[in-house]
Amino acid sequence: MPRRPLRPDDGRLVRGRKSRARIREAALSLFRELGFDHATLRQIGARAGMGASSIYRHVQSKEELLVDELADRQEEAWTEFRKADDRSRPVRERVARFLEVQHRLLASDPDLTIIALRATTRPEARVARRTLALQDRTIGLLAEILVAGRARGELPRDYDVMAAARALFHVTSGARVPWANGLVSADGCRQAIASAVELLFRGITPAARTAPGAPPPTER
Amino acid sequence: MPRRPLRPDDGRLVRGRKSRARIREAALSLFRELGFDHATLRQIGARAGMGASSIYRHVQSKEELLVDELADRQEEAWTEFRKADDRSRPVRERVARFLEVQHRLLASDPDLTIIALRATTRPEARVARRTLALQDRTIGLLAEILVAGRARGELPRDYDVMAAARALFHVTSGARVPWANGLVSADGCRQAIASAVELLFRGITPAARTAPGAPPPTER
DNA sequence: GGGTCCATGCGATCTTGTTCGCGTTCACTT
DNA sequence: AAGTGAACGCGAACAAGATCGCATGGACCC
Repeated sequence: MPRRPLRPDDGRLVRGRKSRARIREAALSLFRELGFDHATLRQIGARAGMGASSIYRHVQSKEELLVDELADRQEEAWTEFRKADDRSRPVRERVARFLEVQHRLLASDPDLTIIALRATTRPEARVARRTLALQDRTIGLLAEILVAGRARGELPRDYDVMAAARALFHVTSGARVPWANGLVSADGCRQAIASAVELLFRGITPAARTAPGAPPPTER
Repeated sequence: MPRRPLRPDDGRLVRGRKSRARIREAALSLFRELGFDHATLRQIGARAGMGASSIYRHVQSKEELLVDELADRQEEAWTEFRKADDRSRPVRERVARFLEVQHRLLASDPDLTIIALRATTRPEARVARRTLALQDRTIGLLAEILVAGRARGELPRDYDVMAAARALFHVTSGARVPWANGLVSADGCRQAIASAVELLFRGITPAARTAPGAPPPTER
């Protein structure tokens, strides 16, 4: 496992780094070819030129192989977002772009959604905390965007920004689950996300309202 | 596996039903004592008075044991809700009560949240579809409540009720995950749910608005 | 009463993620 | 040059969920 090195990084660690790279390459290619669940550690080990058990010198579990990759791709996606982000645009637009980037990333492979979800299902494993931290990070970025909007008065002063960010996150990832299970098309998934965000923003952006003036509550 | 019986239910099936009951009892007690992941099928089999492999005559996977239980308890919870439900009350109140019942059910055991989540992580297994169907059912009930409110004008005519129901569902279950992982207290979880619903309703109920009049967008 | 069918149960076995103990390598120390 | 110790790799072994082929028994049919 990649624990903090006990000694400074002298030349002895380069071998390990190369192995890690090979393992990762092997794992990702096999995941792509067979899917996460059908790729076995013995196959990965073989392709990486080592035994299956040796993989555990570098990784704590099979799931971590994919979660590590996800974390990296998240980072890339975020810098991609930041590069094209214009902080002077309205919140709604910025959030939409953020979620777009996020969705492109996750839509590239159902296994990413599946395994990220499954990882949060192992309370005793490190990978669960890692994955939840990753989610928190995403939520944090969303909250940042919302805070900027609130500062400019696009959102009410008393808005619970964290709750809103969490809602955006959970609603969008929730919509991806049926897709990852092959129950709805990629397009259906996209639409579900869009209408969910639209709905959330009706609450988040007060201006967009068309209040019907609350007619009398006549039952039936 | 409990597939549709090929022949009418004559006396030959009684034995099987009793076994199923014993298995279930054994499984649930062991889950409670050791937690889902630490209870082994061999233990369950032993307590139910049979070998581990025989369990598979009645159930398709270990996870299904708990998901079956969850489905049943859902049913109970819903009838409990309906009993005390007053359809003339405002949407918000009804939804709050529904979610309260739902939360009481799931808060009784972290494993319910954990396994329900994990089950949606096996696209090829029946248990995934079962669990997603269960979620859809929950969402459907929420939508029903919202539709009633919309009919009375509490919600805008053009509201996407399904999106709102989905949002409520995902936001509340999403909030339970960190709790099930032991990262936040039961109270923290409850609060997160409360503020998420509050936030959603700010969008769902137009009346509750306090529009700040959109000041000019001055950057920085 | 013999024959048939099928749900049930069993034990062996498989699969696969993971653990364990041992041996090797190699930069560093003295 | 000898010694040290952490990182690395290996093959055997383990754990536990799941599969398989075979046996049984009892309800039904003739």
